[in-house]
Amino acid sequence: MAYRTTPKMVERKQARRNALLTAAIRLFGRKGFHATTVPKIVAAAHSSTGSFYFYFKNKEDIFAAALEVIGESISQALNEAIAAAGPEVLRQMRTAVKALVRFLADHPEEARILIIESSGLGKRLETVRRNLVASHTRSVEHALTAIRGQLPPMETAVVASCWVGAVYESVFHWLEQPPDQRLPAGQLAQAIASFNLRAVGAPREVLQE
Amino acid sequence: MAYRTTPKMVERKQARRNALLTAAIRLFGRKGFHATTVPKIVAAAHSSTGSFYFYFKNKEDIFAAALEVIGESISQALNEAIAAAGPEVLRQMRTAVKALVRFLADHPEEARILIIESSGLGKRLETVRRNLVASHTRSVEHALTAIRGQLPPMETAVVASCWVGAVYESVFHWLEQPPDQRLPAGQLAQAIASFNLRAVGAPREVLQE
Amino acid sequence: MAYRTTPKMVERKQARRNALLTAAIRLFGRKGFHATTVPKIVAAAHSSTGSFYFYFKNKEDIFAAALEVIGESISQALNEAIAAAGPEVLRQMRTAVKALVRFLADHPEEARILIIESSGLGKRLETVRRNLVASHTRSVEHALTAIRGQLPPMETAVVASCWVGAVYESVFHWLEQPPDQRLPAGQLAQAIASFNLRAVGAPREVLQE
Amino acid sequence: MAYRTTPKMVERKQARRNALLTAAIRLFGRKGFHATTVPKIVAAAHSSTGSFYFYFKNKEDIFAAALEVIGESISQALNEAIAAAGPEVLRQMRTAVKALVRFLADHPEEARILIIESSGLGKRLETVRRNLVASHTRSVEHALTAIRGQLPPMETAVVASCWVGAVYESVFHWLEQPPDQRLPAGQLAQAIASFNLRAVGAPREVLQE
DNA sequence: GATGAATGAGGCTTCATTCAT
DNA sequence: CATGAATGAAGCCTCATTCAT
Repeated sequence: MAYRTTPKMVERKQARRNALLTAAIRLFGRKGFHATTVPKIVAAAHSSTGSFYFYFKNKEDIFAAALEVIGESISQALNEAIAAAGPEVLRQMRTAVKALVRFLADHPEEARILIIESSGLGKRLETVRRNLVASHTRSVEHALTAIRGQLPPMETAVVASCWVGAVYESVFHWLEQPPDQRLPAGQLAQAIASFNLRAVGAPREVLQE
Repeated sequence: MAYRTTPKMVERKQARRNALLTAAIRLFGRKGFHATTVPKIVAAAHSSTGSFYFYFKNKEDIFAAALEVIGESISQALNEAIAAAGPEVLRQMRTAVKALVRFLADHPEEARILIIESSGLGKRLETVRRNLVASHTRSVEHALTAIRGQLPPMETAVVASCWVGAVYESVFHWLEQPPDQRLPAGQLAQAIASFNLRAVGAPREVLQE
Repeated sequence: MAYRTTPKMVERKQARRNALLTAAIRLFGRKGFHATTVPKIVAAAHSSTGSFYFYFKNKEDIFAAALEVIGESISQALNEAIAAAGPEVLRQMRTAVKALVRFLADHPEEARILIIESSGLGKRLETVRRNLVASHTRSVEHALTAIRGQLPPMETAVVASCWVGAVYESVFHWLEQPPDQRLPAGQLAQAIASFNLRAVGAPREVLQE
Repeated sequence: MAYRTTPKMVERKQARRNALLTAAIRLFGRKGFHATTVPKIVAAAHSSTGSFYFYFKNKEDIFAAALEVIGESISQALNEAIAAAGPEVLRQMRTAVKALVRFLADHPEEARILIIESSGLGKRLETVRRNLVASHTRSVEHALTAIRGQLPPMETAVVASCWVGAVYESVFHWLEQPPDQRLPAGQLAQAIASFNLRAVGAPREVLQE
């Protein structure tokens, strides 16, 4: 009757929530939102329907949570990469693209959720996904604005969209191919980065790795 | 054995089928595949469940038909544009991009179906959609290969994906914005075309309209 | 404007009706009543839905017509056999059983309709089928009554049912087996006839063929 | 992790399942497989569609379950009867027939399901039903083989089918008659048993009860 | 008479969500 | 907090039947 929530309980709580979330990410990534049913998630997580609705408001909610987790993972990966890239903006951008491609290539389920499976899911989720993508787009836009002087004039908002679209679509296409016919991830990343950098008129030196 | 199929009957048949297909495209474009139900389609087309299944095998089937119609419309638009662009490949490519952007901007429902709503829908539809997008990608790839000598070396397959992705994502982003805040379609098209052409290393002259 | 119905027309009419009926019998016999759809019947008969409903009131109607055709074929086969069997009643009965078994074995589709597929089909058809079977049962009952003196006392109505049931069930069972594992039809007929004759207490001499 | 399945829950589960199954048996027996719809079953059982599909895979499944329940009831009735009949095989057979007839006469819905309504329902159900009937047939066959020496030579497999068919058809016929015109069940059973025993050439003594 | 397009009632089934234990 | 049985709305689809040509 003493403590309502001991530390151990909190831990367990998180553990169960995570188990559900992890299972959900795997299933969403493999089968998509609609083909993934709540019963399947709870089965995969060795949990129960009741628990599911204790931790998540509904199916949309866990999908949104999944998107957020993915978004955070990506942010982290990008930030680390950028931090390691030194102060030069174009170099940071190149590094960021490559980090993003690598992340998506290494986490195909997350990639599918982000790029493919979260389309056409109703306003709420579309918004969550949009924000995620938009945060990338905005980063690109910021960067471009910061070095505006070094580059030819351009419609930065549109260019930022193109930049992100180029990454997503080509990774998507790459993921759709049978693994044994894929270009090595490194080359894919390099090719995309070059495409984008050239597209914004980066000087020749930064195009090579 | 008397009356076979009179021309008038054939006409009506086509009309009915088209009514269903048109209604379906509108709904798919607005609400997506899953939120569009067969009852809603038949209601919008002033038809009946029975007729629906007389003309289409099932819901997937009409979606595939919709994608095909869209694909054909786009092909036609692109071919016309390219034909009018003269013999120079890079100029053709620029024209094609702009024609595509214009088409998508003018047909937002079709655009949504193509870009967003047809992802993550199961193998059959994914294939149809893939073929459609792939046909664009391949066209780009062909063009790039044809003028390989004039351009810096590149991973053409990846570049083609980037090219298409840049178009789709930026148009999508544009469509998501409230109409009164949108860049004029012409400028959008111009910006995307420039992005892509610069990305493949086109000489400065072709970058301007 | 002269004759409303020429003989040739009557002929054609019959021909089309027969085509439908024949196709229906084949399909009913193979797939059963419910799995046989009107579209399938008209397709198999190279006819049309409209014609179907011109010649038959509805699906039940054509099934009833099929049962009648089958009943008539069987009656004819039995009458011929009995006529050829001479005046002795028990010999007639034995002949009749064997003729029935042969007919069913030779016409498996008709047999399936009569024995299997027409069960559980609603009052109307059950009645038609029942009358058919009942007419056999009654024949048996008549015969038994006619020679009451030569046989041990028995509940003739029940015995007649048993007699018919023995035939149907064993033919049914026989039909269900793969053709290459079946007893030859002649032996089957013989075995059933013996069973029934012995069951009514027929003297030893008539048990053999 | 606290409360697992309490005994009370298991009890309720069984109760709910049984309610559905019982309602289904009644409806199947009265209206047949096709005329019995899932909504009707759940209404009769005061349950819900969801529960139905929680306990049974589909409509076929509950029909199969019904057949199994019926089969078990019959087996039990027969085994009890046989056990009480002493060691003599022919006497056991006579007892078994009478027990079966009594069971069917006492359970007309179950009888209809077994004899009539389960024919022509597709492979799966046909198999279940076949196995049920076949188990009777085989019992008869075993018995006949066991006492082969005391009986005239015969095609035991065919004879077993005849035996079962005689029972089913005559009970069916009996059930079809209005209750007030029916022979008392005891006499029916006696008549059928005599028919079958005489048919296999049983000596006169066992023919009487 | 013949044709086949059109209709719509109604069946089966799934699954997100709730709630008693 | 955990469990899983229960619910029922709603979707997809089939098919017997009608009717305009």
